[in-house]
Amino acid sequence: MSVTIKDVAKRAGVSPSTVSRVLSNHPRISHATSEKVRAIMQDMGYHPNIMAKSLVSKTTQSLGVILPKPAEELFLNTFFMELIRGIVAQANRSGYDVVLSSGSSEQEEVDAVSRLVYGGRIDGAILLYSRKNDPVVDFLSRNQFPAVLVGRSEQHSNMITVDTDNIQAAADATRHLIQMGHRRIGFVSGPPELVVSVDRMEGFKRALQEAGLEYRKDWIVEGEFLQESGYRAMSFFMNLPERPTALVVVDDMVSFGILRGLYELGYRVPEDVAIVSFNNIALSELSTPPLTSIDIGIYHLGYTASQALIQSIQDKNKVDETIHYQRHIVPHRLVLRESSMFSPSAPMSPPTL
Amino acid sequence: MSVTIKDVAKRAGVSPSTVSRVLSNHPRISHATSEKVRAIMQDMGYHPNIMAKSLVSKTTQSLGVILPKPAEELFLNTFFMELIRGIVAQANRSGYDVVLSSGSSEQEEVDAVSRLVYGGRIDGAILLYSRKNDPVVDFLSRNQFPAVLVGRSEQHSNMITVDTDNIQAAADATRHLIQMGHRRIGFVSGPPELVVSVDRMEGFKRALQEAGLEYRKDWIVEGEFLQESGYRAMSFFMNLPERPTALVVVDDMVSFGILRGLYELGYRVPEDVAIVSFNNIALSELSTPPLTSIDIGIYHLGYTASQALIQSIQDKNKVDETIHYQRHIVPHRLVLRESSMFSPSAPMSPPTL
DNA sequence: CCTTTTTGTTAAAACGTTTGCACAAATCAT
DNA sequence: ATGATTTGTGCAAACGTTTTAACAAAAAGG
Repeated sequence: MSVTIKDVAKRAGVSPSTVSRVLSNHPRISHATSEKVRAIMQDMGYHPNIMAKSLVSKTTQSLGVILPKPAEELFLNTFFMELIRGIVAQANRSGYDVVLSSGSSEQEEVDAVSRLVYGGRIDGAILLYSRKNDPVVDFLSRNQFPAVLVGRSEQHSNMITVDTDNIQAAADATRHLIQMGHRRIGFVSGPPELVVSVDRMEGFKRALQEAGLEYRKDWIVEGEFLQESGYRAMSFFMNLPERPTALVVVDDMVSFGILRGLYELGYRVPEDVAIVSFNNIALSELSTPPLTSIDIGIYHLGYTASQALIQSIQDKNKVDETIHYQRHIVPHRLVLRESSMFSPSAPMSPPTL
Repeated sequence: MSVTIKDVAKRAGVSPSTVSRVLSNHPRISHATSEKVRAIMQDMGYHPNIMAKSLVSKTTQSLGVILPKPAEELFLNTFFMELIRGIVAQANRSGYDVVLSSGSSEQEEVDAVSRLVYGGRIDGAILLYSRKNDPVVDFLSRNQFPAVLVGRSEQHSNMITVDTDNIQAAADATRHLIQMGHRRIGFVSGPPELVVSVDRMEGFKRALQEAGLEYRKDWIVEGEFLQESGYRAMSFFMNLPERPTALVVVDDMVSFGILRGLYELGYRVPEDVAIVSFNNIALSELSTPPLTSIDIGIYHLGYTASQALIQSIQDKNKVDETIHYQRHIVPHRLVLRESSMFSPSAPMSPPTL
């Protein structure tokens, strides 16, 4: 059907091996033949058959990405899409394709991955999430298959990881509020079993201590990464006899819930309560008021994951001894918007101009 | 390295062909050998090599999905993610993998696709969008490569297409408002060069005429699929001497802009203006007030696209004569929420209980 | 000028499957 | 029983590459 390396060879009056070498820029090929063969390839519309190539080279030039199943939530959807775009962009740039896979149960997921891995369809894998005790992570780790985890997992310390420095990020967010003059700051956290929640809380704590402020356990609220959790947290804080003047919130969606609740109760943001949150999703600049948020560079996370994985694949082919365990940190940045643009008059000192 | 069909054959004391036939459930294989071979495969941990299989069968069991590049906008991101999930779910169920590709320029996109197609990495392709004169569509069509377009394109009528019946959907939305008692209804459209805008406008028009209401050109506003367009449209309508009591809006994001504008000017929704819009993104139920919106079943669109493509691939392998041109319509449904839950008192007749 | 090295090319094996053809054994008609 | 069919299995070619080893020709070294 389609034109093969042999067809080109015949037409050019050389052997198939020569054509193959032209393709791979073999040093010992004469300029003359190279040119000639290339011309003929062009002319005949030759395209190398990827399968044949993979078969012999035992490398597929493609990465597997394991899709998490639920992802019903808006934030997750945009998060994953952004991530995938980053992954694909970098992969393609390096000549890799990206194969998507998913399963509707954990078992199905493992089956799918093992088919990809054992069947030799992918050279490495990227996991977009990590549950506490993920059988897929387990499987990949057991097989010493090149893989990178986006977001930290404590499960297997011998895996390559791409992540945000959440402690640092939370500290940055908190410092910003302190700098604005806030002294009474609360924290709205996510599920305590997620590393991201724990880390962000830790960063919050550190920034407070570093500024000599009291870290009050009763100003910490835990919840989900959902609007409703924000709403509840807001009620909690507003019913306190002594209220914080600012909140650090673990996620933008949660902040939206807070914003809404405050609005309903007639409070103003940032005058009554200032807010800083995380993830800087596209919507954050559209809320009322726009949210100050830590941009964690989702696209960049994906991009870095791809890069690290490809690196690891190529290293593995070379030196088999040094298994590169790495932890990549993608830089974040604080994006200032209206929700934190207010300085409360500190009780002791007059407001500065 | 890994265990091949030959290893299994040797261990089982049969020929490789027999093992292969066991794998493919060949009818002429005895139950006894089948059992024995299967046991050994299990025991040795055999997994078929996909590349080798593809090479000889000339089929890769994978679909290509071409990612649009920009997709910066929130809605697009969630839209595409949903779509992709649908595509992958159905593909995996049918034993297909999904290969993602993208390019940062049109030329790169075509290159990437042609590599996938000519290199024999994919059996079919799904296009998630369609620009006016898309070179990728062109390429696929020229090569008679199995492909499906999500969303209509008039460019090549010989392509398989998966779409919403936007005319019908818009008519449904409009009828709902009419049924609620509205007689003065405006329409906020998208870019006139997009088929989706045109179709929804057509549906709107038909529903009006069918109800004997006047179709007023001066109550149509065109814009982008962005919040800002909604805001502008709102200003326009609110400054009219004679104002509509309800609006049909081409997209949820646009509705958000309208909602915001109305709120700023002190109008109430749905009491002053009722709103019905399209796409029912996750956020629609979270806005103030929640939006009545046409759910177009994005996941389902992806799901259907996969299905149609796989069908077409398999048909192509069988009967080469009948090129199945198809147009698949995915059902939509009106999701009722607060933004349309108000009946204006009609000027002539008293409100009914 | 003869040996050694370098340069350019090729033949053939290998990668792990599938499948058409052949063929023996078993089963079926008559 | 004997020919016709069916059933179960194996041989070998094919899929389109890459790559090792071999080798002739050309260039270099003395």
